[in-house]
Amino acid sequence: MASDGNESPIRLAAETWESLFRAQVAVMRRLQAGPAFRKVAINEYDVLFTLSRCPSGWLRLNELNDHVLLSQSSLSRLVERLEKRGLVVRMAAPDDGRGVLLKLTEEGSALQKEIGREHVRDISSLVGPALTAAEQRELQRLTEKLRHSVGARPAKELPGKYLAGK
Amino acid sequence: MASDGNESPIRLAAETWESLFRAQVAVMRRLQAGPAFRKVAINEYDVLFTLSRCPSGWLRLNELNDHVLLSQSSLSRLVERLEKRGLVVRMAAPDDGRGVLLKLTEEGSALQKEIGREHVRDISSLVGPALTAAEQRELQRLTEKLRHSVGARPAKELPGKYLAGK
DNA sequence: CGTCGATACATGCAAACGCATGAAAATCGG
DNA sequence: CCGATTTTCATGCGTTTGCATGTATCGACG
Repeated sequence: MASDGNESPIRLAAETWESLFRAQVAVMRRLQAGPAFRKVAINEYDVLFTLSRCPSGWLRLNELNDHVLLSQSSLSRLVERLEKRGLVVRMAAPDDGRGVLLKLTEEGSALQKEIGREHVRDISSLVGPALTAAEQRELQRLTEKLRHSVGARPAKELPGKYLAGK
Repeated sequence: MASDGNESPIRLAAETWESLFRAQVAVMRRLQAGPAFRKVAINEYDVLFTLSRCPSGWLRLNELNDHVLLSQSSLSRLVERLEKRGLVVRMAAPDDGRGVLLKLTEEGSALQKEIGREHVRDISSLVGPALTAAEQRELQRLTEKLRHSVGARPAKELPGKYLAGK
């Protein structure tokens, strides 16, 4: 009820985002309600997951911040809590005295794997029946393209002028 | 870097969601940083927007709750704040003594339109260059399909068994 | 080498959030 | 018609979040 085929590009982009956003909300609602997120909040799991995907095992706090939808200070405290729970360990960055490196502990890794398995099952039971394999691949392609175009780095500061003039 | 073409359907679904989620995070980051959300938080705007799209003008609080990624209590207080700021008005539902109806005030409607315009510009400057019109329409189609399959209603209670067995 | 701005992370504090619960109205079952 | 259950929204309370700021290090430049 909106893709007439010939509408303004601006409207089209807005409706595309609206649709993507609503779909994300709908899926996220179900996932959050699931049993997988009793032990860790979704943001916390996101951190554990990102760490688990990191090849070297160690990840800088600021890099982590690019992946997660959290302010720097909130991430700092979230990590603090994860450390207090024994799920991650902090370490001063060897090459940068300001930096902090993070790594999953054995326990953190185990918990991530455990929740990850549940999480993946939940997801596939939501996404699997909704779209064909080809559609899923296409959706993946399009969202990846969008994400890479938007870029991970939000250009930190520049309040109000990072958008092409006018 | 992951769509080999022949991977397990479970993995495919998980990666599709992962990709969708990351794209949403990346776009949302940029939008939140933009100048459009100085006056109202993103969740607050979402409420104003949803109300503006409501044909009758009036919307029940619980229906609103389906669209927004917030707990019932948080929405209740968010609306309370919006009312205190004169952006919406509450009214007891005529046919249901428990219910509360919401409507934008003149001021709320004006603010929604103002921010909406900015918001739409921001979005189109992010999404527009990223995907062709055809790709945007396809992305819209796929996300709508996903959303409708997932369904708006999370089936409130049933902790742990709303997922088809196994 | 000393100064100055930028970057990385931590922290004080007020605002916002979710969970558990409460009150009031609706609905269901005898 | 009445009591039990459910639904809808509000509220107390502890936790989490973001903004502003503080502290320390890095990098550039004279």
